[in-house]
Amino acid sequence: MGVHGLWKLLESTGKPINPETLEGKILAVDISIWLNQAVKGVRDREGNSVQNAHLLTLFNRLCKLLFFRIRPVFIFDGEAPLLKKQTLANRRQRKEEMSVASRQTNEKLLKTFLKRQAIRAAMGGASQEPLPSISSVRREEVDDIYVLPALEKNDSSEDEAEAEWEENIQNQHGIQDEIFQNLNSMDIDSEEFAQLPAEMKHEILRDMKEFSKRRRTMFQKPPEKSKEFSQYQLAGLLNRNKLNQRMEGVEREMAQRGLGVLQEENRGRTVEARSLVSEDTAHYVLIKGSKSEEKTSEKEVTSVPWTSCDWVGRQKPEPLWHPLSEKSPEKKPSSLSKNPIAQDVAPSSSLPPSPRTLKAIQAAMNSSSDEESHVSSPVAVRSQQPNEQLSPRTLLAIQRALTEEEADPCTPVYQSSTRVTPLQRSPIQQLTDSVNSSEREMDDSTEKKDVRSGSLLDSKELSVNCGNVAVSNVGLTPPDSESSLSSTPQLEEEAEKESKPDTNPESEPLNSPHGLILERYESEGSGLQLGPRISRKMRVLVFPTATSFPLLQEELLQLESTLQSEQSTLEAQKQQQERMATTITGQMYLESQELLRLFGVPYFVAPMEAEAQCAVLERLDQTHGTITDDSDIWLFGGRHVYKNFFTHNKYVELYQYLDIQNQLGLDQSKLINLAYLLGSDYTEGVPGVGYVTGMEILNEFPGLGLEPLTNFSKWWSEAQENKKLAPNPNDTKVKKKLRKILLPPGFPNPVVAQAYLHPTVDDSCTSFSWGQPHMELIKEYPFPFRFGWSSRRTEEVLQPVMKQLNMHQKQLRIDSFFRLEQQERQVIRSQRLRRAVTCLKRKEEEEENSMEEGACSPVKAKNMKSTETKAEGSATWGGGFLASQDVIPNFGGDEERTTEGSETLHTPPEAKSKLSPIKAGRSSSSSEGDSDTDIGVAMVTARSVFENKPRGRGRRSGRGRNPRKR
DNA sequence: TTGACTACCTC
DNA sequence: GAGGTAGTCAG
Repeated sequence: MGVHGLWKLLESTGKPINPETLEGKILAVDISIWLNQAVKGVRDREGNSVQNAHLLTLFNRLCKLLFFRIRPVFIFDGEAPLLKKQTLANRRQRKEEMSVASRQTNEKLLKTFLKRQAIRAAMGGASQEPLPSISSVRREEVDDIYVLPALEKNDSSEDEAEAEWEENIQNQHGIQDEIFQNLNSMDIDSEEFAQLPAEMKHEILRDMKEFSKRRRTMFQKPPEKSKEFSQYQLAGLLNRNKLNQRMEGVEREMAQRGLGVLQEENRGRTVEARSLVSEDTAHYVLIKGSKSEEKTSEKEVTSVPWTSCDWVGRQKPEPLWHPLSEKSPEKKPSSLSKNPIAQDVAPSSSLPPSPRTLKAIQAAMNSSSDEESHVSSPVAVRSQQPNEQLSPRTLLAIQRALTEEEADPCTPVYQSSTRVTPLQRSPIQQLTDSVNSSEREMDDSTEKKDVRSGSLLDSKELSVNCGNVAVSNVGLTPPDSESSLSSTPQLEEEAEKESKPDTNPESEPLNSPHGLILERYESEGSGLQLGPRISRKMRVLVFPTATSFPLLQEELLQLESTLQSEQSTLEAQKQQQERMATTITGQMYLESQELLRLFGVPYFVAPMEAEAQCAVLERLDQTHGTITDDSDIWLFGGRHVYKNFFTHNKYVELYQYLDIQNQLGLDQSKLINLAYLLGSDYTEGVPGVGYVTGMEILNEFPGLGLEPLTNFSKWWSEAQENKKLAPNPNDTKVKKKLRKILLPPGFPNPVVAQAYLHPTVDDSCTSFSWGQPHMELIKEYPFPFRFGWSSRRTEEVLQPVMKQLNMHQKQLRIDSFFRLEQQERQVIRSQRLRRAVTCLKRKEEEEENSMEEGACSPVKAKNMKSTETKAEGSATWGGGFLASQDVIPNFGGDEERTTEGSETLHTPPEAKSKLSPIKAGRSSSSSEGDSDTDIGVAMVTARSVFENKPRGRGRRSGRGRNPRKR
């Protein structure tokens, strides 16, 4: 993978070249890197591995190299160094960990989404808050759904408020049932109702809506027949719609008046009220007495959903749903006693708040104001004393009082709404039950059978408990709801069973004729777990029929889409795993080497890193450079690197060490230092440091070898220790920033630099020789067969190659040359980078000058001999490494002399002669002294040898900006 | 694997 | 808003 972002940093030093100018050059080719790519990357349209992809890739690339009359030496990787193995293993592990974390987050996200969906449906339209899309719930905590927006701060004269609170709690139970009964008998079309305050009307409507939901599941057994069930659902929906419409009207009324002060007429005082938190069965509102009107009770915390009114004698509304065979049941509405401060209106229970609610209350009371909460509750009004706040003591007292009131934990708080035993049922329900049971007897519905035969929902799964009731209440359970009405002991038993580790294989979303089971999950610590001691799993069965759940359909689609994308992800993952499982086997190596022999091309198996071997071959004058895209080559001491040679749609680029040094002020030691900072195969890098910051660090901490990093590390450690103290005013901007990053322990590990400076390589001088490709062998056996090509096709591909090879001298076409503006040196676009580079170079020059003043520059002396052995390199490492042989500013001639002086490495003279017209036109400011380099400025419309189509536009020419332009 | 794109962070 | 880093995604 090379050094992260290093190519980006070196970008400005690269020069596009005409590959024709590489004729005759001996170039090392790191085969391993793209052999791996061939195996892991080459896929057919279905994404499957292409057989013998490595040979096909090698064949094509060999032909390209030979077409340009390059003399390649293929270098194979040997064993990976331990350091590399460790680093890659660490990186892989981290990636896997992140992947696991990501999956868990996704899972959680989906669960949260489903829970919210269920809860919203359970509340009917009562919840005005729109359900967020599944993508938008990403960062929301599950618990958030129970916490209303924060309130303005409130203070309290605790005692009175607490006393009243306790009183209210005590009253709660007694009034509960009456409210419960009377909600159903409210006539919202009556004159009396219309005369109620808007806030009250709103609250009543909201509770009616919720109650209508509850009642349906509590007291009305849903019909067995699918047709009736649809009607049942539809009736509920229509009723909710009606209530919604009325609520909207009331909301408009409230909005017009502006939410001011809630008049509690029955007590004749003005209070300020604010919604705190809502549960399924309770809404908590903070009521504050007005100072002006009631001095003795300035603040009260109480539960006031609405103020009672006289409903006696109201015309009984129509039931929400009539089974086809049922007439409206008669039921006498009981009177509702007036209650000064109305109790929690939870229609189904006299519920003390759950710990979660208490927490929410506390959080709301402690937190700062939030305007949204004022809008959402009909009794919420703007606080006139925003800085007041309930003391923790008060809250504790409230909590204590509520806890004492709490029911037997074995009797879950939602019992009355979820598991009503026949004896507990209302007359209405017992009528309904008989009807439904008779229907069950008559009509053993096929739908019911389907559900059961599909094993989608058994009674256990349907026995939703406590918090899970929200799901069953919204009608997500199938018509068979008998099991959901099972008795408490049974449920306790089931709770025990279900708390055991899940071995049920039916965890995946399943389709059923009735609907879709979307997810099963445990409610442990989740939003649905409202009551204590409840840890449950559940399933959500959704009926995707338009009539039943028009509101859910869109969300279903969204979920379906989510599941689909998840499936795609899994498939991609599978393919990825397959790719990873495909390694470059020894067989592939042998086959590749066989093909190379047939082409008459030499190869070399490195003891370890191919890149290191390529670098040393060049330094031993065995090659002219290296064809590679791996930036590691620079760390090993590469000098001439040809990038993008095998990349389509890109110009081949020549990068020279001398340019990097001259233009960026980077020698090998600094490049290695950058690897420490940016991360490479041998080291993880420093998080938050990219190539720009990396250069700034090198600029900030000058020195030789590892000195910059050791100094940096030392400074950083001191800076961390003195963090508490005042920051150093002399710190540069860069240093201020660097204080905030986190250096890994033991940074910098000197082993890394050693590994780059002294890699295991074969530096024995070996001469390479090239032979003519064995055309007949290549055509006939065995490669064409393996490619699935005909021998004719092979011949077609090979023909231009052979033609080129047989030419005594390649004649470049005149139109091969055209001058591109891109050839001019690229400017460094980043201001910060420009600044860092300028300073770095200046410092280097100063350093050089000071060294020049000495008797003899050791660096220069060293550079005079460019073929020194690695032993000398190691000697330089002691107090910092000076691995560069080309450090001197006057770099122009040394390296080239060495190359030209070699008899074995012949650079065709024609290559130079062709350059002259272009070279004459070039700016003399060009620092390149390498005549071969200058050839590179000439560009051809480099056509792939083996493709008829012209090379596509380069990324530079195809975009608006042209980085090659000055 | 790479590069384009983008989100997020800092200044 | 610019610039930088890091993550994602498609070719």
